[in-house]
This record gives sequence, structure tokens and C-alpha cells, in this order.
Amino acid sequence: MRKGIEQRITSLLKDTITPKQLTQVHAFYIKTCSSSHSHKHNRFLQAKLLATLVSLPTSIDLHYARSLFHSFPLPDTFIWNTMIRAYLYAHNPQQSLTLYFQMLLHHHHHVSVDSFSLSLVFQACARLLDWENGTKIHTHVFKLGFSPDLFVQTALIEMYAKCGHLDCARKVLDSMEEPDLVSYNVLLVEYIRFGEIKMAHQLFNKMPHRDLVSWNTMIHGYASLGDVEQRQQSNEALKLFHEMQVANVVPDRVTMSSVLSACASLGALGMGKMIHEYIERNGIGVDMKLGTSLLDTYAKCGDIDNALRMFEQLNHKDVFTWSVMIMGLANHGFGEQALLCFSKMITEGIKPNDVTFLGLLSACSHSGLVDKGWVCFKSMSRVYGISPKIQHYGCMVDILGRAGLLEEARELIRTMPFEPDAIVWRALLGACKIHKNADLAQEATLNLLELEPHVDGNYVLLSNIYSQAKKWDRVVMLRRSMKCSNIQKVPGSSSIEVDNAVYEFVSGDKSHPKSLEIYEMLEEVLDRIQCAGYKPLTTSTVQDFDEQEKQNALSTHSEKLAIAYGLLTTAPGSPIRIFKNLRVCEDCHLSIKFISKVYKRKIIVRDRNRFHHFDGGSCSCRDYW
DNA sequence: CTAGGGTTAG
Repeated sequence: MRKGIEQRITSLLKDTITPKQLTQVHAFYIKTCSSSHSHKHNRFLQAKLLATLVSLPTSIDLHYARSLFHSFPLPDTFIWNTMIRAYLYAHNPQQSLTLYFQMLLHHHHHVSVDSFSLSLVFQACARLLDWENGTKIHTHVFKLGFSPDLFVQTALIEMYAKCGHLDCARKVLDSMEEPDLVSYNVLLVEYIRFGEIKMAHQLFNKMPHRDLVSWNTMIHGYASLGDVEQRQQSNEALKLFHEMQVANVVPDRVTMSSVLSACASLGALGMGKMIHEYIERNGIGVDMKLGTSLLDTYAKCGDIDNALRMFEQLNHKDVFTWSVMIMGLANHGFGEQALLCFSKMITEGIKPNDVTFLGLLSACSHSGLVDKGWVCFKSMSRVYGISPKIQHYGCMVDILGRAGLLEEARELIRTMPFEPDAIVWRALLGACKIHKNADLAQEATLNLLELEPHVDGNYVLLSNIYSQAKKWDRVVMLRRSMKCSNIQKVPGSSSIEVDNAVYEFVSGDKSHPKSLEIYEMLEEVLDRIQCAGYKPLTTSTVQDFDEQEKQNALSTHSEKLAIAYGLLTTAPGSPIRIFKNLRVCEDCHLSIKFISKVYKRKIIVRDRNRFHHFDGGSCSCRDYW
């Protein structure tokens, strides 16, 4: 074949990005081969064809790759490696491994494994979580007398780490003479994936340099982890974002996405808005993922209007985007809108997944849509081929229970194809509380305490049920057993963001510097709403206090303090947003309705379960919560 | 050739 044609095909391959283009080049190659110039195949060009096929941005046509591979009578190391890569990229790491072992058998054909083969096969082991083969091949590295290669070692770190052998991974890293950023970052990512945030942070501090990926990994770690100490972790994410800027590392959309999820879990709307402005000011392009983050942040910070605006602005939406919107509407109590959103999603040809249905069922639950809940639940498997998980059954139990269909809820628990978990029993127990069914409550309690004997919230819920029924002896017994098992009650707290700083109040809190003013304000508030007809709902207190004591305990609940502070510090007529760690109590719910009317304020409360929008004396939950 | 981001019930 003439040199000119070889060069022409090489340059054609360079510009090949679609499978169709590739077949065209291939056809051209075959034509020139069979033409008069040469009948011999060109090994170099064929290898290049295969390599191009494997590196196309689209998914790999394995049939095609295999036929190319088999056209070589004696594939060399490069060609073997390319085929191993083909399987790896085509999500078939098992075949990569098989091919690697076949390659070893071709030793007599002078085909030898090189550092590319090794790094690829370790990646395959990492994806398969195949520690056994991984370690076995690790010994090959020594046997073959390889000088330690950066890529091989990095792949080894990933293999050990992904298989859960974080200490082995660390040993490989520590043994490296000059680990590069990727070697560090790989381990950082795996530490985070295993929830080892402390180890990650130590490594992060130890690194000689940190690049964008290192920072992003750490920020994401703090923003996404932390069921425990959620608040601290989210604040740590924001702190790191600040440090990153001090270190002159320019953030990108990945950074923004993580920082936003920290804002979302803090409920920090002001901070979220600042980040949004930062994104716009710095020309960071909003792609689908970042857009979904923004949407989710607005929804979780109580600003459903901006969430909807964001949703409208996004040109491309996938199942995540739609699910986030549906869940947002659900949490704000807009059940019908959530269902409408779902219909639109279907019309636009987006396939729902199991999370989408959690949003829908949650919407039905928050809005008391029993029939529609059943329709959704049944359509899951019948129409969309998604089999309901225990979470979906949990939602259905909640929907039925809240609506007072306690027997139906109990029957569903009995017939569902899962062992009921604590969450299911708690949903039933909560329903028993609303609808005052002592017998069923007894059954749910026994099951719940067997599964979760150490969760404070369960005792609080039970205690509320007993005091509602005025069974004070039971309440006392419960408190005693809590004390015996050393179960601490998580105190209720409410926070409010003023001038981008978050203040947190607990019941009877006097720690705020403006405490005196806050309590004066609270007194005025209570006076004014009482004039408007508010009467304290003392039945929801746990203790067998006298009436005045009960009222006093209620009047300084954390949400009331936070609202008093909000009234003091924000402009008249502007909305007040409160974030509570537990569910809002009935008396607070009632009084906030009055406050919204008397002070002409929109008050948005995010409690443990959902949002309450108070306006003009009523709440968006229509007292169904 | 290896590294980083978005949804998950009550």
C-alpha cells in the first residue's frame, strides 16, 4: 500500500467520531487494499481501525471489534490490549480478564504483557470487585520483573480500594516513589465511597498538591455523607469551598453541584442563592446535572417558585430532573401538581424509575390522595415494569394509614413480599396516633421496639400516644425505661437564616445575644394571637403538668422562638423561613397559622417530613400531616 | 489508558 493512502486513512480515522464514519473509512480501506496497488493487508492500519472503534464516544460495537480482532492471525500486544480495553469499556470486565489470561498463554508467540495490559486488567478486577484475581495478577507484576509503572500502580490502588482493602491500597500508594495527583485522587474517592471521611481528609492534608478534582472530591464527600452530624458535615463542605478559593483553585460545575447539595441539606436559601449568582457571574455553564442541583436546592430550601422557574429554564431534562421536581412538589404539598408533572414527563417520553414513584407516592401521601396513590402504586409494575420496593409499600402504608384506613394498611403489611421494617411500623403507629386506635398501636409498638429498641424518636412517638390517651402511668414507665437503656431524646431545634448566617434555637433557648428582645417579641406575639382566637393545645405535651406549666412549656418551643426572631429581624411583609429538625407539634402548627394572619407574613416551615406554607391563617398541608 | 457532580419513603 502506498504511503500516501496510509496517511490519508490515518488522518480520516483521527476525525472519526461516529460508528457510521468508521465503517465508511473501513470500506475505503478494504477498497484500496483490494485495488491493484496491494493485496496485502496493512497490519498497522487495521490495528488503528480497532483502536479508533474502541475509543469512539459512543457505546462499543463488540461484534465489530471482535471481527476486527480475529482478522489478525497473530495479534501483537497493542492489539490484545485494545481488545481488553474494548471489553472493559463495553461493561464486560469479565471478558477483559479472560482475554488477559488468554494473552498470557500466547507467550510462545512472543506476545508479552506490558504495563498497559496490567493497568487494564486491574481496572477490570476493580469493577468486578475480584480481589482474588487482582492479588494473583499483582504477583505477576513482580514475576515479570516490571519496574513500577505509574499507571499500573494507580490501577492497583483502585483495585484494592474498590474491593474494600483500603489498607492495601494505601500501602501501594505509600510505596510509590513519585505518586501523581491521580494516584492520590483515586484513593481519596474510594475513602469517600466507603464513608471514611476522616481518612480522606488526612490524606488530603498530606498531599503535596491538590487540584480541582481533589477539592471537588472532598467537598462532595462532606456534602453527600453524614447522616450523623449532617449539619456539621455540610458546613465543613462550605468551609472547604472557601479554602479552595483561598488556595486559588478555580471551581467548576462539579464543585458547584456539591456546594449546592450542602446548601440544600442545610436549608440555607440565602447561601444557595449566592452560589447561583456566583455560577452566573463566573460563566459556569449550567448543564443538566448542575441544573438539577439548583432545582433541588431551591425546592429543599423552601423556595418552590424558584425551583419551578429553574425547571422551566432547563432545556434538557432527564429522569433525575423530573423526579427532583416531582419530589419537590410533593414535599411542598402540591400533590395534584406533582401528578400533573408526572403526566408531562410521560408525554415527553421520559421513562420513570423507582425513585420517580417514591416522589409520586409521597405526593399522594402528603395530599391525602388515597385513590390516586393506589393507581400509581399499581401502575408501577403493570404499566412501567418497575417492581415496588419496600419503600413503595411503606409509602402506601402511610397513605392508607393517614387516611384512616388502618385495617387496609395492616393488611398491606401482612401481604407485602417484604419483612416489614421499622419505618413501616412507625408509619402505622403514626397513623394510629392520628386516628386513635389503641389496639393496632399496641401491635405496631411491639414490632417497632423489637426492631429499633434504641431510637429515641420511637419512645417520643409512643409517649405522645399515651399522653394523648391520658395514660400517665404508661408515660412514666416509658421515661423510666428510656433512662435505664440510656436513650437520649434528641432536642427539637429550629433554625432561621438571617443575613446569610444561620441561627439555631432549642426549646427555652436564652443563648442568643438578643434573647431579651426575642422573648419580649414572643410575649407580644402570644398576646396578639390570643386576641385573634388562639388557644394553646396543651394535649400534645408529654408531661403531666398543670395547665399553666403546660402552656409555659409550649410557648417557648424552638419554632416559636425562631419565628419571633424572624419577625424582629426581617422586613415587614417578607417571608419567614424556618427549618426544624423534628416534626412540628400541633400547638406550634396552630399558633403559626395565627401568626401568619395577624402579622401578614408568609411563614415557610421545613420540618422533618415536608414543608408547611402558612399564609393568611391557614397552612398548605390543610392540617393533614 | 487511569480521578470528581444531580433524585430515594416517614
